[in-house]
Amino acid sequence: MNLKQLSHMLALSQTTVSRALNGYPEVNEETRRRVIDAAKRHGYRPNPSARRLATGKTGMIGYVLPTGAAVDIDPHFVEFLSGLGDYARSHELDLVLSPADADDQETTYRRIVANRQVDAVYISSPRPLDRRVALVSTLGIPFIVHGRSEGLDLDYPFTDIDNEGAFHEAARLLVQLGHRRLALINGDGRETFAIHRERGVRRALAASGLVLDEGDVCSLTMTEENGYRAARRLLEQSDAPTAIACSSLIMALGVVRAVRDLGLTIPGDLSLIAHDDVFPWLKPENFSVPLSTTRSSIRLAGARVAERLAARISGSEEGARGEVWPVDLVIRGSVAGAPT
Amino acid sequence: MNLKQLSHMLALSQTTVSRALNGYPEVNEETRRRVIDAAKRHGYRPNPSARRLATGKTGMIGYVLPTGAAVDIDPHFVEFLSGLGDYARSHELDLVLSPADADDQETTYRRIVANRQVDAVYISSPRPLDRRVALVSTLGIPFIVHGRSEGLDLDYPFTDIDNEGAFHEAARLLVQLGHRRLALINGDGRETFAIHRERGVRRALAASGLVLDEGDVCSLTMTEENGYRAARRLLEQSDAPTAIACSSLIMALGVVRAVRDLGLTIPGDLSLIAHDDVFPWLKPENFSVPLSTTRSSIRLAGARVAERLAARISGSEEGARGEVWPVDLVIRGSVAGAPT
DNA sequence: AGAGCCTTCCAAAGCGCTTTGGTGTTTTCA
DNA sequence: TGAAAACACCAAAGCGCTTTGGAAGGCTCT
Repeated sequence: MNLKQLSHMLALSQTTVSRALNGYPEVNEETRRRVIDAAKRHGYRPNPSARRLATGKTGMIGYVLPTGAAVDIDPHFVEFLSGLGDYARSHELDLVLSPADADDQETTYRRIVANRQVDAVYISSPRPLDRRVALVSTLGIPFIVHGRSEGLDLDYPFTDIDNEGAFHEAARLLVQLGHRRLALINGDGRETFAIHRERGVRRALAASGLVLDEGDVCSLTMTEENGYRAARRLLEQSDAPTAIACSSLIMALGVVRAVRDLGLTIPGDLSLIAHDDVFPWLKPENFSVPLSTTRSSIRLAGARVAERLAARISGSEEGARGEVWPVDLVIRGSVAGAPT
Repeated sequence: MNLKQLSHMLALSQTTVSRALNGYPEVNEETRRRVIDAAKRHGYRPNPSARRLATGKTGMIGYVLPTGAAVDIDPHFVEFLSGLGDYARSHELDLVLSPADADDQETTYRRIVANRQVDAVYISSPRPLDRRVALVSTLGIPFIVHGRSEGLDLDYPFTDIDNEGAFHEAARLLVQLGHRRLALINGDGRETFAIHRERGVRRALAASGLVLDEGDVCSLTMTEENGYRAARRLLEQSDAPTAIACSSLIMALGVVRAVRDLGLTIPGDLSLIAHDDVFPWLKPENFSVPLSTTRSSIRLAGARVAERLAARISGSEEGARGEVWPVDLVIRGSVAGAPT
């Protein structure tokens, strides 16, 4: 059932039917009702390929997915996706993932906008001076950055959490508890979120005249194994840190294992706070010693990003407004006063 | 730069240019070269929207993503996606995720095929008598099932691993080691993979005249917490099982925690084997007691599914061939003879 | 009553590609 | 040497929608 058939059936022109369906004003309300009714009865759905050829609108949002044998998509993505999908569903949007060589995403971005494959894109895991942000910005497609870049001389719309604030709070708490030597087990140091977290810790220490030793910050991809290795290295020092801030629950698993392997205890020998993106399958309160966390649902962020993308597509949002969400500090059993 | 301009520039008809570019035979090789060369020089890329309106081909593969506030996309998905994306990238395919109400995926399937939004789809986490398989089959779009359904009276193409064989082997080993009472901490019991695994365990036990007690199999979504709860329930019995087969590493984390909480040890009091889908961020050899596993890379499965989808789109594969991959049993420290 | 203005509809021209159904020229082969 | 076959190309018709540029009819207003 296409427009031609439907309009013939109604003894109306395609123009009128199209307009009636798309809510244009120049059509009698009575007629519109007839049309809408008939469309529904016959299950008419405009062919998206045709519509998109005519309008350029696709009803899809895009994401360039870095791939490669050596590239691991991290599990956060799936939670983000849950939120995004949730919103997208209720607004009839689809999401297209365009796999790209991790080292050459630019080609793919150019392709998807040149080809008008999507109405908007989002960018995740941004880094300082991220070229994707500048690129997408000049390409002129609506976009939202999940996270923030830095050092760019253009404004852009983003949704981020207050990573610096979160880790500042966490570190400040640890300092208040008497810890003098902290360590940070961070995510990939090239990404902005990691930089912000480190900055937060440093600022909190500085406020008490302390510093974060260069050797006490580890920037690694977030795997259990990396958490373990980092923690072992830190804790085997003669003058080991008494508290660790950790960028993910997965790494925290490794930290806990290292602590145990070394015959130490949490929080007796080590206080631990980790960032929790809120996974349904791994919860901080279920660690053998319940884990204190800085918590922010990455799923909600996904939904928010979708919402903003939809708004930008429809034109109801524009400009470069960035939003920064506060992060909750949740205290559980894994922190205590510094050992004496 | 569109076809019209390009052909005008070359003083050829659109027909000829289009054919030259698409490799049709009825064009002089000399001319073809000229055309291809000019196209490259001017960066001509056929507009996909137009092409797809004309041909119906989209260059995209589809996946209906179940969503909803109560629905968690599981982390396996992201690994599968890595493999799929990897293959898709090298073949210029994009992936479109169509979010759907988890309880009504049918509407979405119908939509994406009626709208010709994708050239093929894949189905994951199938259940016995899975309606999606029958639906997609009658809708007549190329598809591959990742996993298997059961009880359907139609044949369909799938790629699955030998879940039954894997758990049969695992259980057989445990029995050989003298364990008489096994338990199974399984995934969602409505999914075929879980059924197959249970079947594998039962078969191994039966071979030695043993049975898997109804109370000793837990079918739950794969979270750390569920692993913990199940293990506690099992191990707190007076006549507790001495070995557990577990459907995922994530659940195994919970099992290990429960064992520790109860003051037991692995493998002294309990032997444990889990299934490992091969996550980069959580490895069985890094468990405090290295975990024996049945191993099969879900990432490779993703690549394989993409490959088969591409083959079906191009017509080089047809029919209902199902393939079942063998699973490796990897022995590590978490198994030992039954306690006496 | 006639000019002017809404209201409501339509025919036709795109959007940019593929494909059908040719045509004119050249080659092949009895 | 003439007919058939092969070659190389083209004009135009879709694909199914949106949108432009009217046009017919009914109203208002002087």
